[in-house]
Amino acid sequence: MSDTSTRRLQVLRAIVEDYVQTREPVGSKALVERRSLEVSPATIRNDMAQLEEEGLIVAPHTSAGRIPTDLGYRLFVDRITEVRPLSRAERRAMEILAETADDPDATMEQTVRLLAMLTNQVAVIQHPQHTSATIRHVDVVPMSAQKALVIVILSTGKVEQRMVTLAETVDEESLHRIGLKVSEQLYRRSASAVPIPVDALISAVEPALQPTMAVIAQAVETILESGRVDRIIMAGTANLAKSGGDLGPSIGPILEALEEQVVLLRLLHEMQHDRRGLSVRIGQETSHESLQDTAVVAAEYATGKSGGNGAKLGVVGPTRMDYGSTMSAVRAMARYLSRILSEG
Amino acid sequence: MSDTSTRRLQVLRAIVEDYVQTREPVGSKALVERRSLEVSPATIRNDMAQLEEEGLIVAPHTSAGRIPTDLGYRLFVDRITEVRPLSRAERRAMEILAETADDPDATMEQTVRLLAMLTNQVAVIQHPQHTSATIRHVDVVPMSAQKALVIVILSTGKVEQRMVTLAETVDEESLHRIGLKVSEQLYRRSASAVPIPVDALISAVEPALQPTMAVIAQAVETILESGRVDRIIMAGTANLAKSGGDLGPSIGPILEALEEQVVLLRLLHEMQHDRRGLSVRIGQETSHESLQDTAVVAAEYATGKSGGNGAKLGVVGPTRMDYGSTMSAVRAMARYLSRILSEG
DNA sequence: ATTAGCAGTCGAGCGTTGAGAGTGCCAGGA
DNA sequence: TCCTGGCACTCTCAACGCTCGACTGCTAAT
Repeated sequence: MSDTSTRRLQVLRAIVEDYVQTREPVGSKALVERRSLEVSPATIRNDMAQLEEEGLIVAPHTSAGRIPTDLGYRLFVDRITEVRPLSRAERRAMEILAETADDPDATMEQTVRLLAMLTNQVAVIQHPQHTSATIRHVDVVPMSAQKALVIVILSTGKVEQRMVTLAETVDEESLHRIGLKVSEQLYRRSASAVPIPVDALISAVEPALQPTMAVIAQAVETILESGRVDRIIMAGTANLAKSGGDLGPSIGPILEALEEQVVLLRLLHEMQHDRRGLSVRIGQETSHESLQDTAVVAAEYATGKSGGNGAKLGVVGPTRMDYGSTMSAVRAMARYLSRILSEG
Repeated sequence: MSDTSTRRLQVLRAIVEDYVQTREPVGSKALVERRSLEVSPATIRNDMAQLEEEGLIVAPHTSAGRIPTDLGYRLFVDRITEVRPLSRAERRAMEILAETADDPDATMEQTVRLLAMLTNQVAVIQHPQHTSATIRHVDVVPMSAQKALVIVILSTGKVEQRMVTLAETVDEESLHRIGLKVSEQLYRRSASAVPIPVDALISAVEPALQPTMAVIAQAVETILESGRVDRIIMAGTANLAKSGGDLGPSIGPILEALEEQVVLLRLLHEMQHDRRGLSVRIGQETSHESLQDTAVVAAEYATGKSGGNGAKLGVVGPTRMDYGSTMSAVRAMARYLSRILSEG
């Protein structure tokens, strides 16, 4: 019994691996040949029938081999495949990345590009939220008579900005003073501590400047608030098309869904990483129509010294992907990025 | 003679317009019916033969109608089509954009998104270079024992940052003082004025801080230098796929070329706008293999009060596109954006 | 310069056919 | 109870041949 059920798993494994490699439905005969199993095709056929009954594989049509279902891939990912170690070249690429780390934004961008290259798929990365950041400096720069730019610099190196419209013309010097006041009062305050003490800020300046200060304090709050909104950057969309008709004509909707960051953000948010630090959504598990034929592999990375607050990176590709190497690339990337960001 | 040659132009016009609309080669008979011309199909056939000889149209195969060649589109764009005025809804969308202008980066992003929506094509926009900007403020923030972040704020509201590695541990206070010194010395200096007076900066601080100042001054220079490097942001890639098999299986390479910003940047750079303020590259005119089946419509926008320095925005779509409305959308967008950016 | 008519060409669509691949099932053997 | 060999069956895919329809190009007449 254990004997026959482990063989069934092996059969599933073989089907997934062969199908991923050849993109063609795999039949019983081909299977025993390629895998040099100790049993006859007929036996495999029985196993296949069983697997099909369990919903792990299907036959596209009567006289074709079987291909894995989403459930089949799921089982494969959960219980069968091992996460492959990275190749020498892959490690090297990541080290180069670590060495050239410039500023947080550039690092993100390089990371996502590299991940796309390594996996030959679309890579995505979630911008870290401000949770663990503190406020470092606030500056106010006049842009025109009625407009000014409020700039908030966080301890993580992230810089946020926002244009405000002032009620009245204020001279540059005064704006600068306001900036200093705000800096002073908010320095080292957690960026996620909203609301900020607007009243205290207002009363810290002379009456004539108070309306202006009100506008600016409001802007700062808005900036901090918006820091909680996730954003995604993405690379390697060309790989979607290259993946060879695998996704058929559906790549349009997929691109749309990806540009619609909301969808992906929700999905990433829902994903809980398993003991391996990874999480995978396959096919319908994405619970999104246009992502039916895709799978998402994601991992969390730590965004600062204080440990992870839950920003994620990952790839999205066809369900028919090499899960082993994809998962390892994603995991390794997450680790490296964590290291880079926390080491500074 | 003028009579017959103007009719030939009308025939070309009709072919282009019909083909753009129906995506099917257009024949002589269909043409006279749809256009209710005063002549017989046979006459049209003669004209078509002539147009074909001039290389303006081709027949995909013997028993099919004609489709325009790149040359045909070119003539159409140059001499025939009129730039269509925008619809009420389109104008409205742009006004909303103007009202919600936040900071330069966000405005760019919204602009490119809107343009993609309006044209149903891939929209691209070139980040303005720093040419007309001046330096507003420089800040140095310690990140870890050996690392610090150098932040440069420009008069345009653009904020650039770069991580540097210090030779030795420097306390926060000193770094801050260095930042102030740099700010002071470079204030109002043109961002494109490189190199900066590094020596003067170094000798402006006490000897103990001079090595650190050297590193930081170097970083500032690098930042300003990199401000001359163009960057592109892009939206609506999904429209490539949606454009309906028009581009066939070539959308992979196209996406690649677009992600490879260099290609597009070179192209945009080469393009000179005509009297209408627009410039168009069609098919092989892009002189890039993978863009063979695409056309690029671009316009320059002014990036500050001081008038345009040459940043561009535009769309890329299939050669078989509605040039009239695309051109008008691009031009209108460029004007609106210029207004937004210069009004502040 | 235009037109009508005619012959010729070629692709798209469709049903047929044959080959190949793969299955399901049954009956016999360990 | 599990495995195996064999056989009949099903279904896709590619190739083929066919017709139909849509155009064109040409010529002769107006």
